[in-house]
Amino acid sequence: MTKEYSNLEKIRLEKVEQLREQGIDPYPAQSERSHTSQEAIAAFEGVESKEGEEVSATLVGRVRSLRAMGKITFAHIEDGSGRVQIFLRANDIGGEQVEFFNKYFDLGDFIQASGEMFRTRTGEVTLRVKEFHMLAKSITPLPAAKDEVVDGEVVQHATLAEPEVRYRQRYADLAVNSDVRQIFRKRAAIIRSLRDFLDGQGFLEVETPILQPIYGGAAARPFVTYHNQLKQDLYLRISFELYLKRLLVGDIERVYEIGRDFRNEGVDRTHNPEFTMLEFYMAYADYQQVMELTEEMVVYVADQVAGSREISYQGQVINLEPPWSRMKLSDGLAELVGIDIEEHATAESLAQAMRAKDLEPEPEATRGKLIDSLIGNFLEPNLLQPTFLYDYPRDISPLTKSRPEDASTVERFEAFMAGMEICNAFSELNDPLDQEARFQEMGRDYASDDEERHPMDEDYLRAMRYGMPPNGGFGMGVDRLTMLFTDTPNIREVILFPHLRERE
RNA sequence: GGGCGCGUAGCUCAAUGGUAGAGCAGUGGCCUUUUAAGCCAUUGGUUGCAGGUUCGAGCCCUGCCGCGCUCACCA
Repeated sequence: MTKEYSNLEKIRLEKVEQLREQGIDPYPAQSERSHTSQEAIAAFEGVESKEGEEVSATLVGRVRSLRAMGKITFAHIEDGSGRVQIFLRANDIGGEQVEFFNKYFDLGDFIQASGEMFRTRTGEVTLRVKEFHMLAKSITPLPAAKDEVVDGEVVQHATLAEPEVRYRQRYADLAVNSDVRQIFRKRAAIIRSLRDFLDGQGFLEVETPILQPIYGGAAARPFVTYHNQLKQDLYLRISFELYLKRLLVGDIERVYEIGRDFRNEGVDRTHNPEFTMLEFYMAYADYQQVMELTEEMVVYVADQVAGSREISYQGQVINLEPPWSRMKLSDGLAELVGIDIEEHATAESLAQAMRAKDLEPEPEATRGKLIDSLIGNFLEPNLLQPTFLYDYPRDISPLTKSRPEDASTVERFEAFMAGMEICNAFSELNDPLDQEARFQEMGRDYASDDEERHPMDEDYLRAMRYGMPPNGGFGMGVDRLTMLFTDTPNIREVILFPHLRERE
C-alpha cells in the first residue's frame, strides 16, 4: 500500500526536494544547542541590566508559530523546556535569508538557530537569529491550528480534540497538547514516588514472570499464548500475587513489583486490557497494618506530586489526610442497601433479600459474588472520600486468611475514593492445608469452563508447605491512582497507547 | 455484547431533503518589533463505507466500520 499524500503534504514534499537540490539535507544527523529555551531566557534576564553583556545562544526546537512581515519574521520555537520567540531581520542576515526561511520553514519543522538574546519592544525575550538551519522537515501538518500566549500560558485554539485520533496518533496528541505531556510527566513522578516510599520502607523491588504456566492471584480471564519449543500454553499474568508470595517463602520479608497485568475483559472508562499494577507483600504484618501503610503511601505520593493532601477530582475535593474512614463491609451494606448480610448465610437467602428490595440477583451467583455486586452498585459509587471497606466474604477471597471469630469472612479490605476502587489488600493466607481446601472450593463453586476459576497451583502449595511467614499483601491499580492525581475521567488519558480496535 | 449518540477540508466547526460553506492552516501578493499579527487574492471535499427511498440525500431508511457515553463483566 502506498501512501496517498494530501495536497498540504505534497507541497512540503516539494520543499524537501528543493532543499536537496540546493545541497541542503533536510534531515541532518548533527545538531547543537547551547541552552534550552528557558535557560536562554533566564541567562538573558540575568545580565539584562548590565552594560555591554550579551547572551549568545544556539537553540533548537519545533516551529510552533510563524509571523512573516516582509523584511522581518517572528516565530516561536518549542523545545522540552518551553517556548521562545526567534526574530529574523534582513538587516542582520540579509533579505535572501529571511525569504529562504519564509519559503522553506513550516509549522512543525525542527530548527536550529543561533544568535543573541534581546528583548523586543513589546517586552518578550527573543533570539535575534544570525544563523539557522533545518534539523528535520515535517511533512504532515500537525493538527494544531493556532496558539496564543496569555500570561505565559499557551492557549490553544481549535486544537486536536477527536479522542480517536488523540489515542491512535498519540505522537500528534503529545506534540500538540502540552497538557497531555504534563499528564505523563506526572504519571512518571507518581511511580517514582511509590518506589521511593517502598524502598524507604525496606521493600525489595523484583520482577516476576509475565508469561505464566498457571495464572492466578485474581478473578479474571487471561490472555493465552503458546510457546513453540516447550510445546505448552502460557498465560499472560493477571496478577503477580502468587509469585511474590513465593518470595516470602524464600525469606525475603518485604517485596514489591510494579508492572503490567493483562486481563481479557471488557474495555471501558476504567479498564484497559493491560494495566499497571503495584503489589507489595510484607511479612509479620496483617491487613490492619497494611491499611495504615496504604494511607501513608498515598499521602507520600500526594506530597511529592501534588504538593497538597487535598486534591480536586472531577469537581470533587478529595481529602487524603489520614486517617481515612473505615467501614465494615456488612455495616456499609446494611446502611446503604438495607440488607444485613450477616443474617443471610447462603446465596439463596441473600438473593431472596435482594429480590425483596426489587434488586435482580444474578441466578447462579455465589453469596460472595452477590455481595460483590452490591458493593459495586451501591457502595463504590458513593464512596467519594477515601474509605477502607473491610471484612469481605470468604468465597470471593480464596487467598485470604479467615477472621478468627468468623470463618465466613476474611481479613481483607479495599480502599475507595472518588467512586473508584483504588486497591485491594489482605492478611495473606499462609496455611497450606487451608489454601488447598480453598482451591478445591473454587473448583466446585465455578463451572469447569469458567476461566475466572482459580486453577490449582501445586507449586504454590508446595512453596507454602515449606513455611510462609504471616504477611499482609496489597495491590493497587497505578493507572487509576494516576487518574486521581491528574484529574482525568478516562483511563485512556493516562495510558500512552491505549488499546483501540484495529482499523482497516 | 445491549442501549443512546457521533463521524463533513489538514484542524475546529456550519449547512429546512434543493448549487457542500466559514475561521485557522496552505498557496500568491503587500508589510522592518509581531505575538490567535494585519490587509488583498486564492487552492483545497468520493460528507466513514455499502446499499435503499426520492425528481433530488451530508440530512430520511437498512447494513457495515470506527469512536464516545452508558449498562452488563472486571481492577
